[in-house]
Amino acid sequence: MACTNRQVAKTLRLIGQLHELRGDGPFRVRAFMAGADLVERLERPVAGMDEDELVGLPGVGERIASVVREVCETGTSTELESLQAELPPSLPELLSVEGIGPKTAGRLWRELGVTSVAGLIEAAKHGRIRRLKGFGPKREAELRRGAERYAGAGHRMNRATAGELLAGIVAVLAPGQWAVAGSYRRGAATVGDLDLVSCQDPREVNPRLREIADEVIEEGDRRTSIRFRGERVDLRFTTPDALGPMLVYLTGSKTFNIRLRDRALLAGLRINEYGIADRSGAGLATYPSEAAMFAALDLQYIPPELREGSGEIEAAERNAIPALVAGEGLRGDLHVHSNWSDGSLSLAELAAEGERRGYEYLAVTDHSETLGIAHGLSERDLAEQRRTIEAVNRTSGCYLVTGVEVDILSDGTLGLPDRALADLELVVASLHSGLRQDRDRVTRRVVAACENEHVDVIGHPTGRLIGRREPAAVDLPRLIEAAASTGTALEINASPYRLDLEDVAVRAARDRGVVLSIGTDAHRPGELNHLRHGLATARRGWCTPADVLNTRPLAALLEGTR
DNA sequence: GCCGTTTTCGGCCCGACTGTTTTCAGTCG
Repeated sequence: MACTNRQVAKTLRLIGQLHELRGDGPFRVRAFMAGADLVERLERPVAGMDEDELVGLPGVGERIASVVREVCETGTSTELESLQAELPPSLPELLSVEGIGPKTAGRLWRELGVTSVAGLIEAAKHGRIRRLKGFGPKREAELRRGAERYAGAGHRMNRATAGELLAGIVAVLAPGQWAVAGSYRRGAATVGDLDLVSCQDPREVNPRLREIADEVIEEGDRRTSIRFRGERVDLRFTTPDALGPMLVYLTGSKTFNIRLRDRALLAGLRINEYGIADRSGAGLATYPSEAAMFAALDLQYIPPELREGSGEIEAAERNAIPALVAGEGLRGDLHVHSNWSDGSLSLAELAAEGERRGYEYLAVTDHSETLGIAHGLSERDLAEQRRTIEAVNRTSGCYLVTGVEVDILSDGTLGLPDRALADLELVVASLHSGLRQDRDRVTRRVVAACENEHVDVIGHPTGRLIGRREPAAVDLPRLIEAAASTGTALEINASPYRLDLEDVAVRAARDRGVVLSIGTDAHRPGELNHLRHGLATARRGWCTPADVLNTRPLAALLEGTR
């Protein structure tokens, strides 16, 4: 049966949680959790890997490999089933409540019969929790708050929301004395909480945070956590001379930190967020910058976007971290809408925006007429738009590339005839309908689009909307093969609501020699700023300038897309 | 459960904060 890495990861995680609840050794639990993380971030589908290949993965041994094989073949695992027979099936959800770990969940179940979040709220209401030994009214209230929040939680912020949150926090911090870290700094598509490092005196900062917080979760002179506009914000305090290790630590990821510290141990060193010491913890050396810290570890600098524990440390040891594509290398935006379809800016205004941003070019890719709700353009409209663009280009410092975002219809044909596409400089083809079709059908559509000689880019290839719509079931390895063999670029849609392709797929595409095209899909001028999110995703996919279409000078771009 | 230029056994990243405690377990990042 076809089974995705995500499904396998979910099963591994569940097995890990059940072992945790059962009180099995923490290292066994960690092995399953690490296995889940690994599988989730793996470029290749585990369904296509045999036992030997699986065991070759770092952190996967015979036991986990056999569970993976079993899940791929049968959809479930005997280990999972026997654990589920032993423990209430709803018990793992308790672990998602903030403040509940395996010990607490186990006691709530055994001593109070609580097996679900709803049951927890009920028990707290009746004051039954505070009667447990070692629990008091405060703890009971904390658990109840956590449980009540759980109902509306489970979400992660998109980058736009996280950015607004960040602006709200740093408004009360001294300029130049803070830095953002965590998954936001790593450029992740979604962010669970916001992590910040501050070099300011906590005695100054804490009262200000207290003022703006919905709730102070904990407060100290090394670490403070608050809830702000419903989201968790963590701050760590340090000093400029020791900023490096704190930034490395708080930027993470967790897996990266474990791998980095593990590696240091082999060299007889111990790393923490304050610096590097010897194995006994003596002789702590501090570093003002991350670069100095990596140098001290005899590692090439690893950009934040790569710190996911997926081979970057090994690459840094070999000095094999590539020079990633950077903001200044991008010459323009390759997916923008004008007021000819559903955008807000005129062509002249778009050119002016591009010029203001120092872009060499900007691709006008309005919808095709099949997308009725977006006032899509007909063949005749496009011809007329082309003449207007040519007029604008005579005076503009930013070249408007004539283009279209043509629909890939549900039968796999395109929303405009070939002769209309042939006249345009850049054709983006995108799915907008039939996103729930089965894997084979929807994949054949995007593959057919790649095979059309006029199509240059597949736009937002999976159609996901973060937190709102699941990706279409597109078989990405097949799409990547088709893109590679036809020379079609795949888009990194830079909208923080999409970020599609996602990082892992970008890396797989790049490894196969597929070129990526970054486009904001902007409908309003402010959305042109989203290019940086697409850039971060490209960097997370290990892209160098050569892997990204937007780095090409205009002439090369037009040459390559004709 | 995984792993090995100390090891096939005996380790496994490291530290902050809270509540309910008189010294720490539990949770979290």
